[in-house]
Amino acid sequence: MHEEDEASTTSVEKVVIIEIGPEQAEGSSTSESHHDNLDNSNSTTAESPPFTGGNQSSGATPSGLEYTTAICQDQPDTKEGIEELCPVCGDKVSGYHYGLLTCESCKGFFKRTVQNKKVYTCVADRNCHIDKTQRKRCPYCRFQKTLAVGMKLEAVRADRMRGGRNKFGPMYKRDRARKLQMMRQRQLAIQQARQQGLAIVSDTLPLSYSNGSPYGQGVTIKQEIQIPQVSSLTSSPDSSPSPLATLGMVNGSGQSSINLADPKLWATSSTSPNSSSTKHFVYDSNNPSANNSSIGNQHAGNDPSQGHIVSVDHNSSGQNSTSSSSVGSKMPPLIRDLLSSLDDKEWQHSLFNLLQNQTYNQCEVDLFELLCKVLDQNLFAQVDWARNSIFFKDLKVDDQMKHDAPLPNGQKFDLLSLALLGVPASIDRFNEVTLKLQEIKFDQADYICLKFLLLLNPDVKSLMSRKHVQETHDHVQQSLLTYCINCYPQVQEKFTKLLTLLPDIRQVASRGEDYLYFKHINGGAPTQTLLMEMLHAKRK
DNA sequence: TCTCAAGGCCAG
DNA sequence: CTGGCCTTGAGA
Ligand SMILES: [Zn+2]
Ligand SMILES: [Zn+2]
Repeated sequence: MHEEDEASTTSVEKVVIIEIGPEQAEGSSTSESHHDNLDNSNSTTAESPPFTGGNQSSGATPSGLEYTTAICQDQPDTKEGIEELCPVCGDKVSGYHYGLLTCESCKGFFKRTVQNKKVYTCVADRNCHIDKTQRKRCPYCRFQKTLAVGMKLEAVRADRMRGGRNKFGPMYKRDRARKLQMMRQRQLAIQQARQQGLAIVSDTLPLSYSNGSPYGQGVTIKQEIQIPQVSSLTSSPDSSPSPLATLGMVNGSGQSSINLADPKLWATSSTSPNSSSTKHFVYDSNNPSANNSSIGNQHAGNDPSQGHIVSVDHNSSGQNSTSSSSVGSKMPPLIRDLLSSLDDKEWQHSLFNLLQNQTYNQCEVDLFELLCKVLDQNLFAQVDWARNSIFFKDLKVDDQMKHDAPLPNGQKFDLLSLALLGVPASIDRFNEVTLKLQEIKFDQADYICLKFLLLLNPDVKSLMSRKHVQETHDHVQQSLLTYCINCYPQVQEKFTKLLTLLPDIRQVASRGEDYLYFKHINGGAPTQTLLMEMLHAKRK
């Protein structure tokens, strides 16, 4: 008997790895010990765990040893975000147990429950708060929480064999390494920041990949029975990750460019005290050190010296701040309107929030699965946005970013791969486009126009009001032309070059769609999401 | 050999 | 039932 989900995840990895290197997925094969297989059928409904990542660090535990890891949790200069608390009850962690760091009691509780197929009932509303002092009050909710935080049923051995190591061993090891590295990096960053307050170039080591289970944010988990059949949502076999995949993708993009990974910037999104004020976020490429000050310009006039790939950037734009003076006035009214409808900041913000709460407390999550979730959410946002701005028709998952986004659990989410919709092979084309965009001083106005031009694609089949689409499309295009001529007379053929890029962009998008669709068909991608629904719709 | 997570024990 | 402490034993 082997995990049924193993198959799916395995295939997932294989695809991702494609043309990146050898590497075989397959992991398990721990000699004896057949774990898993838990039949049982208890029909007890479980609700979505509203457990908020309620696990603040704080306690300064001297004696501390092994499990003292810093998790980038606010407070820039606190002693150290210690993460030695059991994610279930907050008690002291005693080691890795069934998939993650937990306390001794929760380990025992989980074991007993699974081994004996216990079925509990909650006398309240199934959302009892679990903490060290109340954990024994409601075993039902406690067990739900152990599942919610990611404790793995498969780690409980059906044959009760003692000792030895199971397939999670390597994962624990990687997780440990990551945590260590994060801690080191963080301290280093803090130190340097104190001394110099300048350039923080940290070294980045390869990180790995794959599997895990989500948690938080409603959804996921919530099963119908108390001891679900593993698999599907909770999934998480192991499979040998190997940093190759990610490395390949990241490095493949070449030019190293920046290697942000600097937790400092990212550090806290929502909670950070001073935070670089305002919305804004990580990708700042040019200015690693300070976050405020120069964010705005820097870019407008002369070009950036290095890395800084990517496109769109919020900095640019001929409208606000930056170069408003000269450009702003000459901007066609339509473009001005369109620009004001941009909601990039918002969706980016929620995108990062999603990344955060999907990985908080997790050892490792399936990055592809995460990719799909993010895409789905973004798609949702885009649809919403489109709906609220001018009328629209076909839409596309677009927009892109750069760098890796460090996740709370230390893994990295490659934003570039997000832009590529998961297709590593699109990287060249992507870089090409990016380069060209830079050359012609792509700004926010261009961006919004292209976005609309892509959305208002009159070539879409079965358009009901093709005429209207066409007109609007032309209108936007005309405005863009005017804008280019007025504001960028120095850039040769800017308008034409912009239009020339459309097909390339479409191609990357389309390749991504195919890829996702393919994986979806093969069961390698989450189903029942807006994303997949739309991919299906397009095929009809 | 040493590790350290998984199972076992058993007073409370 | 709980949960602290003990015993195992495959991997490194
Ligand atoms: Zn606990
Ligand atoms: Zn309860």
